[in-house]
Amino acid sequence: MATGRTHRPATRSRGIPEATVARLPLYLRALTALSERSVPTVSSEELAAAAGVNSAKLRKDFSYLGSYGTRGVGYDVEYLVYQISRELGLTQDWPVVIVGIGNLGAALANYGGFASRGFRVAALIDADPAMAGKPVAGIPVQHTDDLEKIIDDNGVSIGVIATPAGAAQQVCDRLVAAGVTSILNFAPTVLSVPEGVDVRKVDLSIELQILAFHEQRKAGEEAAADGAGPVAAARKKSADKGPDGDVPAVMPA
Amino acid sequence: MATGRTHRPATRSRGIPEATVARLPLYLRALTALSERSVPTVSSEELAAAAGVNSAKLRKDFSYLGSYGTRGVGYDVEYLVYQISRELGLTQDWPVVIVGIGNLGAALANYGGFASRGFRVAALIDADPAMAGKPVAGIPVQHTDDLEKIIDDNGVSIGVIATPAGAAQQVCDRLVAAGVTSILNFAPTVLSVPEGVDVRKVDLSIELQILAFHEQRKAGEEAAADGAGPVAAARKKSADKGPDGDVPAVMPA
DNA sequence: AGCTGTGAAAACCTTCACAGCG
DNA sequence: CGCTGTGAAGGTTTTCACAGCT
Repeated sequence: MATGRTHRPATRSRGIPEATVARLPLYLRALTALSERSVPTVSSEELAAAAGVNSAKLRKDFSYLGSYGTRGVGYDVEYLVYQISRELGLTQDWPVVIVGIGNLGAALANYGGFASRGFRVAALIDADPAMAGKPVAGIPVQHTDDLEKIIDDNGVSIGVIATPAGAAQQVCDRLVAAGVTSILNFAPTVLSVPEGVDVRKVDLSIELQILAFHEQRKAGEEAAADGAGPVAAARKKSADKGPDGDVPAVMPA
Repeated sequence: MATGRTHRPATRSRGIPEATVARLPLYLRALTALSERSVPTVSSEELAAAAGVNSAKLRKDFSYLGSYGTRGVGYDVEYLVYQISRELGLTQDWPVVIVGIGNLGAALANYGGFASRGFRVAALIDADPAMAGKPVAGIPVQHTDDLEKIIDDNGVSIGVIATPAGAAQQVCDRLVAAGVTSILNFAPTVLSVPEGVDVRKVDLSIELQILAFHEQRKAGEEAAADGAGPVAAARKKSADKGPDGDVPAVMPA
C-alpha cells in the first residue's frame, strides 16, 4: 500500500509484519471503546469481532508484540491499550503539518480524529497569499514560502499533502529536504521520494474504482445466475448500458 | 461460526487477484496522462515507473487481463486505457450518494476526481434539517428521511459514508436495505454488512498511526548510529517482555 | 474447562529469469 | 535485438488445529 520508492524487507528478528502493523490501529480503536465502557478484559474472539477480523489473525498479530494475554481469561484491556500505543509510537507527540488548505485540507484540519491520538496539527500551509493569516480550524494558515522554517521550528517529521496533483511532487520535495520523513499523500499522483522516507497514499477515486470493479462483477453474476443473491438482488441498475451486452468481449487486436 | 462478516471475495469465474485490481486504477491514471500527451505506445518498464511499481509486477498484472501488448514494442496506450476502463467497469455511469455533508462530505462533493471517471454525485444527504436545500458543490442537500427514495430514484448502488462514527452503522443499514451494495466508509468505525455487500474504508487516523510506527522505528535506529535528527524524542525501547515501569498495574484476575 | 500462543499448512502475492514472438 | 508473457521460485499473510498454561 505504502508507495515507498525502495521499501526495505525489514525482516528483522524484532520485525513486526507490515500487515500486522496496519491492523494495530484497528485493535487500538476497539480497545479504546471497551476501555471507555470500563470493560476490564476481553477475549480474542470478542475483540476480533469488534475490530472486524478473525480471532486467529488477532492472536497471531498479538504474538508478535509479546505474550500479553492470560490463558483461560483473555487480555487486560488497559494493559493492551498501553502496549499497542507504545508499539505504534503514540505515547509521544507527533506534530504534523498539512499543506494545501483547500476543501480537503480544511476538512482534515477540522477532523477530530487527528488530534485524538498523539497527533497535533502544528501548522497549515498554503500557496495562496490570500489565505495567509486566515484561521482554519482555529489555526492561522501560513504561506508556502515559510515551509522550511515551519518544519524546522516545530520539529515536524510527518507531513500531509492535500494540494492539487500538479503541486504535490514539488511540495513533497521541499518537505523532505526540510526534514520530513513520513508523508500522507491525498493528491492523486505518485510521489517519488528518497530511500528512508515513507509515503502512504489515500486516493478517493481509486477506492471508488475498486468498488466499481466488484459492483460490475456482482451485476454480471446476477445476470448469469439470477436471484441467487442473499441480499436485495432483485435490484437493477438504471444507468446501465445493457447488462446483457456487457459480456466480456475479450478480443486482443 | 463467528458472526463476523468480513467480505470474502471468493474469486469467482474470471478471477483477477485482488492485489491486481487495486493497482489497475494506478495504471489507468498513468496511461491517461500518457494519452493526453498523445504518446502512442509505452513499455512495461516506462509505465511501471510512472505508476510506481516494478515492471515484472505490471506485466503479471496485465497478463490476468489478457495479452494486450506487442512483443518488442510495448503496449498501445489508447487500447490499454479502454481495456482497463472496461475491466474496472468505468465504461458505464455510476451514480453515487454521499451521506453526511460536514467538512469531509462537502470536500468529497467538491472533489473533482469523483466526476472524472464515470462517477457522478447523484445526491447529497444529511440528517441536519437546517442543511436541506442548501447547495453544496452545486447540488442541493437532501434530508435523511428521503434516503430510500433517493437511492431508488437514482438507481444508486454505491454509497459514501462521511457521517460521524456514531451514525455510520445506522446509515449503512439503511443504504443496504435500500439496495446499495458497495460502500466507501470514511467514518472511523467497523461496519457490519450482509454478505454480498462490499465495504472499503478510508481512515485518516489509521494511516497516520502506521506512519508513526515507522517513524518511531527510524528514530530508534538513528539513535543507535547517532544522526542529530530534527526530531529526537527518543523513547526507551524496552526489551521483549520488559515489565518495568509501565503504566497501570498489570492485574491478572 | 477455557482461552492463548504458535508451529505447520495453505493461500496469496511478488520477483526471477527466460522462452517465445514481433 | 527488444520486450512481452509466464512458469517456477521465493516471500508474505492467513488459516488451521492443538499443545500448553491458568
